[in-house]
Amino acid sequence: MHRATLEDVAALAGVSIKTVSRVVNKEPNVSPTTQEKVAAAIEALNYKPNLSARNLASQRSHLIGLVYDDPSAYELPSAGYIINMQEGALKACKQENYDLLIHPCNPRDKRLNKDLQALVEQARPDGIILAAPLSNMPKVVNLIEQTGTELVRLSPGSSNGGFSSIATNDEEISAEMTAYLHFLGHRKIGFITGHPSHKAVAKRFSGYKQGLKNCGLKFSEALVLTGDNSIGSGEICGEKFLARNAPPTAIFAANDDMAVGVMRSAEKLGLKIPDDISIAGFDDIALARQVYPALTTVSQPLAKMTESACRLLIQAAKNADRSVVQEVIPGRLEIRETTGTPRKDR
Amino acid sequence: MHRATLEDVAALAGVSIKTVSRVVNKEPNVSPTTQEKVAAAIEALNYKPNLSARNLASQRSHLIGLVYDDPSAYELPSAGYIINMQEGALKACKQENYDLLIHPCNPRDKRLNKDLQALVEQARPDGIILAAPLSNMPKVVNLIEQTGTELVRLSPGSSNGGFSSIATNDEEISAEMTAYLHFLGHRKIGFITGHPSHKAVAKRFSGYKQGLKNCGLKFSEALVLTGDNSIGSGEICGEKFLARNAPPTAIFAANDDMAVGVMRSAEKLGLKIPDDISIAGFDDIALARQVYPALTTVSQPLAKMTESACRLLIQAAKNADRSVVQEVIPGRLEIRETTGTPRKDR
DNA sequence: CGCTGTTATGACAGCGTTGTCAATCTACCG
DNA sequence: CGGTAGATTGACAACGCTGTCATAACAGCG
Repeated sequence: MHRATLEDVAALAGVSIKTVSRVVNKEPNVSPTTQEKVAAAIEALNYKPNLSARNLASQRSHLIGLVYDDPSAYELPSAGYIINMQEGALKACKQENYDLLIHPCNPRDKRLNKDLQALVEQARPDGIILAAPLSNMPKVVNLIEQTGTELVRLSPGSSNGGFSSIATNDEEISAEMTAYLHFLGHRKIGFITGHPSHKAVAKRFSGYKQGLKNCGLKFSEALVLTGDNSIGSGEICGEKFLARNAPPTAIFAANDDMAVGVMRSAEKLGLKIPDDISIAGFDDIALARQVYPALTTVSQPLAKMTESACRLLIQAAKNADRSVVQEVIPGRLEIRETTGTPRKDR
Repeated sequence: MHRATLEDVAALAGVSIKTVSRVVNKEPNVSPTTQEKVAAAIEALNYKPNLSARNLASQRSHLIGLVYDDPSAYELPSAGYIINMQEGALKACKQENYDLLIHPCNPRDKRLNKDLQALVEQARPDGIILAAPLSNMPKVVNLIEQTGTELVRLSPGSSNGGFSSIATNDEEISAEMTAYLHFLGHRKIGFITGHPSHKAVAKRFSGYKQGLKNCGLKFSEALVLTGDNSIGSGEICGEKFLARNAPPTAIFAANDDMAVGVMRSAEKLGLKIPDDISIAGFDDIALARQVYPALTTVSQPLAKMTESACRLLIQAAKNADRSVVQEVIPGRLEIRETTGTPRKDR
């Protein structure tokens, strides 16, 4: 099955291949008459440009690399995260006629360098989206920087000057969640912070403190426990909180997994959620909707973030403009069933 | 930053570009001496072949398309599924120096045709892996067939002659799960079958029946309920089963979501799992490990399946041999915490 | 030593685009 | 009406690789 080429189209339309190329690429300075002729020929032959040829000639790959922490290297991947990121990137790519290369990688593996180099030097994407927590690892960022590949970091903990980045308002939205719990009537709101390597967690913690302040509640170390982002650690912290004489009436965990852990500890103790204890998480992973009752949480606009990142990279590739952009896309409170008014008697 | 080309390497090694090309592609008939010289030059210049050029010249794209049902189009995506499939495909691609194009698509969308055509005609992957349930939709299969693109179907319900396919032994393994429940002491084993469009579900059901037979138990319609693959439907079926005077002591659901639904219904009734009721699922989605207690289920070797599919396609692209292969990769029983010996008094 | 068959190497023409630059055409100005 | 800027078009050389075919080198054999 022969595929039409520029030449075929040109012959049919009675113009040169360059003119067809102009029409295909929407370049200016083609007379309307010619445009129509060419468009008709393209339609008639069902012409589709050959990407390899285009890439070769234009010195661009029309590829965007999405690099993230390899879920299979972990015990319990947050697959939903990745799917969301892919979704946004795919959307942008599709619109811009780019293709997406997904590249899970394991930062704990010694071959990380080789692995990333293979991506950059073999596939040669026009740009790379680096997801957290990789986006906060200098060795990874530097590696890519050295290759000269365009880069956008996703939710970086610190805004390293040199690169564009897209982040969520972890801090503000955490303050909002805290305020919401206060609004429901809670006055004793516990917080479970997470693994220190996860920069976003620190922001959420500080948002919690800010939120307390805004509501006129005073912060107390006694209401803070530290987990390691896992369900198990959430369960342990939950047990500690709930075993107290006067436990908090609401617990805000820095991520959903830990919040789910708290739910388990509450279930074990026979407590009713949200009547006996309100629980909130952060991330809105798929599990948050799957547990019963459904978890109140903060949804990160991951898809929008990657979509935006993708567009940035594609624009940069097109215009060769290397402007650095810092974008913040706000999260949203997902009020579900694990939060409610506290019991009067508590 | 200039990138070394075949010409640079050839000049340094003192040979022709064709010889370098031979070394790079491991073609035969290059003297060991030359090979060494060339290898050294490649190393020295850090030469990496330009894929676009290679693809253009060789008329192959070195791309494999992984086509699956778009999770974001659903209410509740099984993200873990997709990640697993991607994992296997990526592994094979990486080894063979191919790249993977992921392509979620929505079969309920009218633009499906255009969408798939765009994939095939624009990106022109050398092969396509079609996941279930898309792999069972004639309109999708035919569409791809017409384009002449190599195709492997994943877990197809029926083995449509024309294409290679990779499947799991749904039937045998379901019989095994049934036998396991029998082995634990259960004599009254309920089954929840699912949405009829999901071909695999039918196989699991027939495996259940076969399993009963093998154990010398007789099949009874009264022990079968029909859900629609969702958690909610599992919950309803669970309630129906458990409200009976003499409920089954074990319930085997045709997928994990429904099994989780059963767990919820049991929790609502205050039943203890697995002491009061044993529950088993099928699929081993991430949720199966996240619920409490962890769900006994069947794990499908999805990653292995896509990996195998990928290799098949790449081999086909290399050798241009269009042999049709039907491969079965067995699933595995994942015995976890929701199954146990039934209470004596039941 | 000449002949043959095999192995090793290279010259060169594509592959289907894009980019550059020159050529042509058109409109409009003085 | 010549001249000029701008719009429109095309010829042609890349881009970096693979495939084909010719050629060179070399061994084995009668």
